[in-house]
Amino acid sequence: MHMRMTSQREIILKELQDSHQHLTADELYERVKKFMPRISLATVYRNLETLSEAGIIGKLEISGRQKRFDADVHPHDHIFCLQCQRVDNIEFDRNLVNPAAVASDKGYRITGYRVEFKGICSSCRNNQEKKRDGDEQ
Amino acid sequence: MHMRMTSQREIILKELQDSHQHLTADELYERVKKFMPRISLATVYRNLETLSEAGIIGKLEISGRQKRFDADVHPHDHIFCLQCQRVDNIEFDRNLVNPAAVASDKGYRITGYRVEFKGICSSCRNNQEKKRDGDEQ
DNA sequence: ACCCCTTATAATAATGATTATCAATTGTAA
DNA sequence: TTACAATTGATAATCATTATTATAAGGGGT
Ligand SMILES: [Mn+2]
Ligand SMILES: [Mn+2]
Ligand SMILES: [Zn+2]
Ligand SMILES: [Zn+2]
Repeated sequence: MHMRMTSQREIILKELQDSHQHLTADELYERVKKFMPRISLATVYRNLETLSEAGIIGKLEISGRQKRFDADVHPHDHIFCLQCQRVDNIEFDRNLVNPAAVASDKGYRITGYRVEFKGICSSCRNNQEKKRDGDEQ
Repeated sequence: MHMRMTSQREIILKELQDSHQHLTADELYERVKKFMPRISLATVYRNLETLSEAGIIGKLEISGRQKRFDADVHPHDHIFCLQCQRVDNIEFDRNLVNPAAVASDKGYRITGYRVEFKGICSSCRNNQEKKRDGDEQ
């Protein structure tokens, strides 16, 4: 249950927190290398796993793509852009979902759930419009 | 938009339909081999992709695990067992989620969403209980 | 039946993300 | 300071999936 806060671990955590984004392991690896040029990608993966197991960070497993990590551990949901892959938090009232109401179904004991939205982010939409305007000339 | 219904494609589709399960590509491969011993795993993957693009079957991308395929294409949600990996349909009233209500958020144009429950299925719970009873002796 | 063209197949290589291995290093506590 | 456990960096291995490619069907039109 306990865990040592190594310098690698600390920098990885701090970079994730400061980013205010949902980063992948290799994105974090690139950032952390600026401070620790000799760090290994495996160390980044290992520590992200350790941190998420300890509940210090969250691990996002979005439909068929790379894992992303989240410094914000309070229960919340996400939306991802089908075009640029970015992942953002989304305001969704989780009280609307009542696990107890579906619990009897198939005899499962439900331990959690998540709501995953997908769509096109504003910057990708802007790019599309620019492109379309250009084509019309 | 059109597509030929080859014998491989037909058997893969029929096996998925008859299974009444959410099978993975390699599970289907094992089943289809009984009828077509020379079929290639790549053919199974290729056809599942083609069929799902044509909207004839659904593709389920569950949190960080193998893709599963679904002969039932009507919009519905799923629950998976953390222990044995099985995936079942779940009764969840999708009217409770209103994409328009969260659409303004971050400027996304939302094109879809899914609700993913996780838990322990009844047979895995029974196994746990049996095991616990045994330990108490 | 034959030719042509497109699509699909089987076999296999390649890819990408993640995890495993392991010898070397570091931290901690007696 | 020694002794042990935890961690690291480097790299190999794994797993699911996709790409490649030479070969084989499918289906008109003749
Ligand atoms: Mn988040
Ligand atoms: Mn289903
Ligand atoms: Zn985007
Ligand atoms: Zn189970």
